[in-house]
Amino acid sequence: MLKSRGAGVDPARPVYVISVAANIVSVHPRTLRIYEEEGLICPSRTESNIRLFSENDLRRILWIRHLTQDFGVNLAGIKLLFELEERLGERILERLYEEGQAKEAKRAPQEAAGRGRA
Amino acid sequence: MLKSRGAGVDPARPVYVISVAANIVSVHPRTLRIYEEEGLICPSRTESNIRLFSENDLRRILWIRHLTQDFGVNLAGIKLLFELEERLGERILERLYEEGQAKEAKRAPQEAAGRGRA
DNA sequence: ACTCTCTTGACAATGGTATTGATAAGGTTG
DNA sequence: CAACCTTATCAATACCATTGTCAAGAGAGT
Repeated sequence: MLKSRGAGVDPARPVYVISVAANIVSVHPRTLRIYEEEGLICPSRTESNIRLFSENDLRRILWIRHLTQDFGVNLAGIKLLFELEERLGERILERLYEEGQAKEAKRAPQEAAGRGRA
Repeated sequence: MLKSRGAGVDPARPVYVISVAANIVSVHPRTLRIYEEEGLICPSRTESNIRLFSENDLRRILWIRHLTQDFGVNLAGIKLLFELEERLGERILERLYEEGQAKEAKRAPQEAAGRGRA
């Protein structure tokens, strides 16, 4: 039984291994590992140390991509933005979100089977 | 008569040519021109098209340097931060300012003669 | 057992960025 | 006149982001 992405899934639940996550968000797995090293994302780990990404993780990654690809912001800049966002409480991303929405509407996310390890 | 920097000068008044400004903030003139091209700063111009920097301009440049050198943020990131700051109304820079103060206190600004064209 | 995929660590190629420096030609200032 | 301003162009250098590869070990599924 294929588990379609997002259908009734708890967005905070870590369900995707790195290859699946990378495929969903169209980012190289190596890049995801670097994002983690740089402290931009923090996926969960299984007992055997395998990364599991949640929907929230993927959303965050798409944000990072949006900032890097569309705005040209580097990773240090994104990190600072995220830190400021936490301090200011969601205000920053709300503002960018309104702009990002218009652009995200153009490219709908693709459905992909999740390799769940629930 | 030497005009000491900042002593009773209107911080919005454009008084420094680019070589002087570059010297005060310890930034290469070429770099200042690029900052302007990238839309990060907007120094005034004389009728003969010469750039004149104000104290506010210099302050802003020091902010840019702080973000690039200490945080590693690139210019696109800084531009985005400035834009967000305008939208959110000074909240962002206030937060960074508190941190930046601690670091700025270490390196006191140097006195330099202003090449005024008042 | 076998195969595939995960992990970390390391290295590398490629294209882009930021800074500095230089040159040329023309204009401005004192 | 000399110095400095302008724009435009080119280049060197170091760094960054992404992708790709390899090695060795571990985990997961058949």
